[in-house]
Amino acid sequence: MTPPERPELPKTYDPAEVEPRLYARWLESGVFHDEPDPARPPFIISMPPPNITGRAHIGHGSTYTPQDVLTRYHRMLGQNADWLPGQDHAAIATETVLVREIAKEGATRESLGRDEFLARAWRWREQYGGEINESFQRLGFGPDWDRERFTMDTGLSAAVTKVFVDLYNDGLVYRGTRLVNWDPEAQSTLSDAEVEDEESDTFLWHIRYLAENGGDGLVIATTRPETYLADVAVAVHPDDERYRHLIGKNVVLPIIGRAIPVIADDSVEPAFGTGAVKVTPAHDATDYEIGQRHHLPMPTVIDYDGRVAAPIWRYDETPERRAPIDAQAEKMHAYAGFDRFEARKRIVDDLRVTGSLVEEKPYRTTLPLSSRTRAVIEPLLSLQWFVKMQPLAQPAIEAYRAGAPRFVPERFGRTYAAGLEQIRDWNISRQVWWGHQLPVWYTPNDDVVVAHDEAEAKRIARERYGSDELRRDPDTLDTWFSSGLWPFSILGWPERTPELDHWYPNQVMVTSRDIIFLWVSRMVMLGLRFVGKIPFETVFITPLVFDLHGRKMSKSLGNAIDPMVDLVPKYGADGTRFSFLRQMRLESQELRFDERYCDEAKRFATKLWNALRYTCALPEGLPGAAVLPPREKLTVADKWILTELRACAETVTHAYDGFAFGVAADALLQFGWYTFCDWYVEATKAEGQQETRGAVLSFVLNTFVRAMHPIAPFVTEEIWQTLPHDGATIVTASWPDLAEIPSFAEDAAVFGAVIEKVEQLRNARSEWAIAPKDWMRVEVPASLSAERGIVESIATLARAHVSTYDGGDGSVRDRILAVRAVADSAKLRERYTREIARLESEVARSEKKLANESFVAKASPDVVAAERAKLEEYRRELARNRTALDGLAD
RNA sequence: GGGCGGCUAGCUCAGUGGGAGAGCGCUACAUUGACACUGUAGAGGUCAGAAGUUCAAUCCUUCUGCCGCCCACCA
Repeated sequence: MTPPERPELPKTYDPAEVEPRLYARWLESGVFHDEPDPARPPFIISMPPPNITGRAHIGHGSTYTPQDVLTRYHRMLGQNADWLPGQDHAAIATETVLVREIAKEGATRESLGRDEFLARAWRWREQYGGEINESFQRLGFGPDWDRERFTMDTGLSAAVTKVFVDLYNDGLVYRGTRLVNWDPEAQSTLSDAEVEDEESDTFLWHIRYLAENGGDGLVIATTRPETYLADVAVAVHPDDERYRHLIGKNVVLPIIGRAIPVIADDSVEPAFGTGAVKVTPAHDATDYEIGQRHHLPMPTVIDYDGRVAAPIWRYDETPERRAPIDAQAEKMHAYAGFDRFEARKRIVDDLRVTGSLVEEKPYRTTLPLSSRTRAVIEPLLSLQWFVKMQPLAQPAIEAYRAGAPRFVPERFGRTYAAGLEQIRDWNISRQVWWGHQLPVWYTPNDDVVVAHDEAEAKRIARERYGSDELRRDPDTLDTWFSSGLWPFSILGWPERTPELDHWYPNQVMVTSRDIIFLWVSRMVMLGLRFVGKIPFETVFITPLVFDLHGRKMSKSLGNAIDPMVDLVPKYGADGTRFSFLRQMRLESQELRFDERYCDEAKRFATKLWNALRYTCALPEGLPGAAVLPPREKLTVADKWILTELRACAETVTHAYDGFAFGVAADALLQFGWYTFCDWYVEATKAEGQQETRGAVLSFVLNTFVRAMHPIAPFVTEEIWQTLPHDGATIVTASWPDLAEIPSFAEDAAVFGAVIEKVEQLRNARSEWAIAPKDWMRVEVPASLSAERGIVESIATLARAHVSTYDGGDGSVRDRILAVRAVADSAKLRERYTREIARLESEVARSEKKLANESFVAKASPDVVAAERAKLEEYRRELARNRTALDGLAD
């Protein structure tokens, strides 16, 4: 029979050609879109909105790929699955980049003006937002693009305003002067989470403050001598004998001569430094707390530019408390106007000259750096807007104790809970322009009006203050304020939409551990308060990506991998995705990215592609989709591969259900490459396989690529489309149904014995230096020829000429293991002798174990039974080898 | 100072209370009805160290040592 004409399939699989073509088709057919459908269980993931400051980076690979996998998997399960995409305006991050950009034209934010600057920001968003989406599409991510949102969309902005106004009316948003993190370069406050610690070499300066009454006073130790200008006290531990006599007395600041009290405070560690701490409440968090406890004045001496200034006062400081420090202002002017680090040098020099500097000890400390600009953060007192967190955190803590949300891995829940328990008020006002402007207006008398819009603000102002003359607060909100609303704002909240009804709460949130507290906890708190439910059932935490040596990837270290440049073009999106998932292990919190996995994955795709070519080129052709031959026609090899396929599908299903993506990828690779290609495909080349192999190959490949599709969407689609199939695209094909994959434990074990024997024969071939092209000779027990397909399989797989010998009884397995290679007797003698020695030692080990009374008595019965079975097997094997050895001609 | 994770072959990592595994790299051979982006075979490990629990520990417990991360007010 002439095989039907088939188009020639290319020899290698080319992701660069296939991937864009298939993605375009998916987009066109709208497979990623769904509508809320109460008839199907929802499976919803809100995509953590990427910043608009660049394209996809390595972190997106590890965090977003699992989201795509989960969504595709649940869609194939027939659920109402939707992955909701969007982007974050990333207030400070974007503004910082933008300011640098316009600086190249010699412009500044102020020279452009607010309107023009914001117009530029929107243009930036258009351009780079599009770039991110392109990267995501190249990676094969399939979110519901029709539902894309941006944190500054009209709807989302309305949600932001409503939340701010409601929280204000409930007394949870307030304005106050507090110590905040000031970034002198970005010219804005930062949240605690945007501050990073970095080790740095400096000095611990020991400075003597003389007693006011002329005594020696004491020596303080500080890393920030320049702030001594704003010292208001020296603190010592109440139990510290060295300083007890000074408590309540005054000491005098060198050079400027101002007297300040010595106070006792438990927070002072007597063993550190000199045990005496200068207290500068306006420039240090600890000092601020001491200042509050002791009701100390809080003068500021470093201004918003990071320069020393004559004292700036907290707006609410009384004139009486200002007086003693104002009197010193003139002497302080010697340092005024200098940058804080320059002022430090001058002050240390002057202290040395005047003999006040006692010691200068090299010291390693941690500097707070802005994660945006890398500038050293200046803690300073400032009038800002805050959210009172305690009342928001409490319900979240209680929910967590009741088990929601569930964290995977579980231990990250403790990180989350610990964060909630020690939560501090959240500074939400930023001095950048790009963001949601505070819905706050002030009257000429600085009365505060909070309203949804200007009209409402004016109305309130007229009612309350008799005039509607208002100026709007220029500040904007912390970017996390809007992203904290993400899972419900994108579903249309505060409107009650079908999406909100059926898709909230989401099923899973996937993110990395560095933003558990920064983002996850805020979504929970705000979701609980405004929608009444925690926004997601499960939080899956992905590992952070490091380089091969465990270092963080960074451009400055030169070890950063850009997936869009370094991976996708070389290995394809499938290879890149597969490698990320392969390296993800549930309990691991770090992923040392190893490009070798990408290479392996790419070769895997080619391997599968060639298995497809083989299948499609069978001379007898292929039957229709998913039609298996009747069971009685299946060969042992067929039954074995179907059994293995089912085990693989089962493993992969469980793995996806449990977020164990590495396990799923391992199982797919193992089955696809080794089990299927190396053994089954080879086995179909044997005599006797022709009748069933087309159907089985087609069925197995079809089922297998569906199980692999969520991980490697492109190559699986391409293979599926080439095979006989039902339906338009694998994206909406059904997940492999275990019940439809037959399993044959006994026959599969028989083929297992074939594999075992073939490996032994190949090993012998190698030892005897029989070239692979040459056929070796084996003898099989005559009775084995009656078993359909066994001898032919062995002959093909071992590449051997077969003859028979009399004898061989027992099970099929025993007879398979009794197959023997033919070689000259010296070689065989050597081989049998070695094998006998090995088996003897195994038998001895096993016998010794079973002779151990406590083992037999105490080990579980099935373990003992298994050991006995093993021993029996060894003995039979040993006997076979001895017989073979005895039978050798001398 | 607390907490967490890791330590298994040269490299990157799986894994299991009962005979140590994969990929890459290395060695040898090979162009076999798809695949050299391939196949076959091989070398390579006191499973970080010590103690304990157990009939049995690479796996469980404790301690120690490194490596990394997170949190915290040591100026």
